[in-house]
Amino acid sequence: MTEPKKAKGTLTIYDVASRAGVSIASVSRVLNGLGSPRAETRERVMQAVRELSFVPDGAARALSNGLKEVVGVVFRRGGEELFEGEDESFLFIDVINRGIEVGAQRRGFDLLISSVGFNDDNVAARIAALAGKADGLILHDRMLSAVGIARLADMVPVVTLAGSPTPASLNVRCDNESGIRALVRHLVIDHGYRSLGYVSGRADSPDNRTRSRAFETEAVAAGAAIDTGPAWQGNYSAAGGATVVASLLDAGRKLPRAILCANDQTALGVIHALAQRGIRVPQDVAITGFDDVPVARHLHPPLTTIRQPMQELGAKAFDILYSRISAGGGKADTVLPVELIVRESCGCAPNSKSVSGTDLVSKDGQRR
Amino acid sequence: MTEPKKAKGTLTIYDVASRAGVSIASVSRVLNGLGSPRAETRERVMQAVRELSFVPDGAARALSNGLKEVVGVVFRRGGEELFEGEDESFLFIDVINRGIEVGAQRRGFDLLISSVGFNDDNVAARIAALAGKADGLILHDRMLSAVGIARLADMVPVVTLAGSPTPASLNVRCDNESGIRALVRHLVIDHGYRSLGYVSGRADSPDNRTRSRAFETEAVAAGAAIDTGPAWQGNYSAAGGATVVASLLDAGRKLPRAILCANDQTALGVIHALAQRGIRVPQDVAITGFDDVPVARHLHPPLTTIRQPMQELGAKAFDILYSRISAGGGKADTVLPVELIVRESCGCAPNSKSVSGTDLVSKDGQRR
DNA sequence: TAGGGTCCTGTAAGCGCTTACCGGTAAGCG
DNA sequence: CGCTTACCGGTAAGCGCTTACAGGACCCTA
Repeated sequence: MTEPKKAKGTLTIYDVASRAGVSIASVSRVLNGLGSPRAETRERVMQAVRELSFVPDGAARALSNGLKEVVGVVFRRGGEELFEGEDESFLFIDVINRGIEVGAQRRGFDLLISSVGFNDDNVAARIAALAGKADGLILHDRMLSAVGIARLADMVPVVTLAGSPTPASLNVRCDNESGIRALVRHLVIDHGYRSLGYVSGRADSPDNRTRSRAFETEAVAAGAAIDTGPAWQGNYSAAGGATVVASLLDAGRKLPRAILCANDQTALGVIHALAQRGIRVPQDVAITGFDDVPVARHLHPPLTTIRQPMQELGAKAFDILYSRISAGGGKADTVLPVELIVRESCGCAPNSKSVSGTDLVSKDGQRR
Repeated sequence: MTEPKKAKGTLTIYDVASRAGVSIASVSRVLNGLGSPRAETRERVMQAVRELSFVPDGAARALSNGLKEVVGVVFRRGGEELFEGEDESFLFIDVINRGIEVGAQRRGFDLLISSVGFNDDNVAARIAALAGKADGLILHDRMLSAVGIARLADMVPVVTLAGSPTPASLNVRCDNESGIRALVRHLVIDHGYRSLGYVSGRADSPDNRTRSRAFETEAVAAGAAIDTGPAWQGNYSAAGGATVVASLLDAGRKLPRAILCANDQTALGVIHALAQRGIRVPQDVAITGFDDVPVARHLHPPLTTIRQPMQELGAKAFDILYSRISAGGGKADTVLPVELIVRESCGCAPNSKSVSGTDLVSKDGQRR
């Protein structure tokens, strides 16, 4: 209708300027709302922009003002053998990413995502390449060794999720300790169980180490007997949880009265394995999870677990990264409160809506 | 240990060059594997790069050679009222994105993602901003009107998913027609059901329109009676499916012998609603889904459905976008084959592994 | 009416990288 | 031994945008 459409030679700010009969500086100012252009100038520029469908080039902009408005997010994608329902873990990561995005959009940033397979070799190189395209990086759990992170962190701002801060990188995590503590107290004090077990997660996960340690400390403090050892090593998966139960039982070991699982998926596998052996939950053995994934409430019995504010975790991670990017500051280690969600797998009655206040350690103890 | 670390003044190719004692052009060549630098030159550059932990700036690179190596991906995030399990839809999108990423990584591209809420207002502006940061865009279903897409498409290469091509944009979708056809034939010919119904998806979804039309055409061709009308309007959600069944029943209508659902989630709601009324699946009414989401096989009864190659869809979308970006070509409308997955909700026996070949229309008919 | 402010707007200098182009050196050949 | 050819490597010109700086127009005051 109008022009025969530019010969694909990329529309630039010069095209807009000449069409509007002003200089490129004016176009730039109008587009960025700087200075105080005359109403007429602004109008002419806007009109030219509209007519041309002009969108400023992000790369040029980034180069010019040293800000790409992009954060890189790196995570591991499942891979290997997918136990049924293992795909849940996608969701977990996805929810966090959604949170990051929410934070990012508030500042006009976008997410540049890159997943890494478990057996990809050039991980460090891939991450470095991503770093070049972003203002900062957010790394999900278990992406890089501590030295890897440290090295990365001095080329670009880095925030890790559920890890631990290094001299140069920041970290955001949930309050695992309080969560485990609330769980143990609920089981020992409220229910009176005297023996506990903990099906652990991947040995190389900081989250797991913290949970495991908190379990031992708190159980002992509460006066409960604990069952531990290599037989209790799971790997955050349902298959891992099932295996632990099976091998424990096959070895003729007596199960403790209550079993805490490193996460909900593990609990799912444990409950499944228990059901196969005819062991009732919670009548014979009480089970608890960690995470409160969406399906947790639909299990049989509904799972008592710890809810982590995952979306908030993501948003917080962005905020911290952002402050590091813009001001250079940023809190080194941020801990978010968790919440005890009591359902039935611990032995509570179906509709016991509330639970004695003292148990909601994290909820009441860390309200901001 | 080594240097006191540059004063944060961004490391550039000049720093590398001077440290290696060569020119910036040489550094660039080494880094990009162009020309044929002397072994010694290459080595010195690499060493300097290593010592400095240098990563070239993506923006500068993009600006210089006109390629950002970034594709923008836009999708709607749930929002509103989340029916239980509705979060599944995350997964759906996520799997496609994973596919896009796989394709992208082969070319050294990364994904710049941006989700849009259902009630965000400035959608077009947000997408335009994203366009400025990417070489091309992939839009998930129902992101923009046809004119919106057309307008966008003449600023940047655009590929839509499950939509329809416009003069300027490309599209990739699954073979809905064949899927519905296989389903209808299986129900009518193999099972002998004479009356069918179709719980539709969102009215504004091209996928849904195609499925709906294919349903009517094929059912009539197979000689079955079909039940249609506004009462059958679902919206791709479990809640929608449940509502359709409930209102149909409340109105005293007799249900057809078999009901096809616009997607698996809808089927989930339908089965749920049916169970509440004491109607048995598949004995009283046979149900089928579409998509084959992971939980489909775990429903009661396991859901007969159509599997869409979602990851492949994503990968294909990237490939097409890439060819448009690099060569300007690209197939306008790409159709991927689907596969009939027979389980029990259609009335088949639990372990009937295989099904007569002629039903797997898409599988056998479109093998590449 | 001239001097001094105020506002706007235009000119031009980069941001960090790629690459065309050209000069210098070494190797090949007669 | 001198000239051609090949091969490397350096210089410099942008890529599209932001922004410091300076110039012009206009208004106010004396």
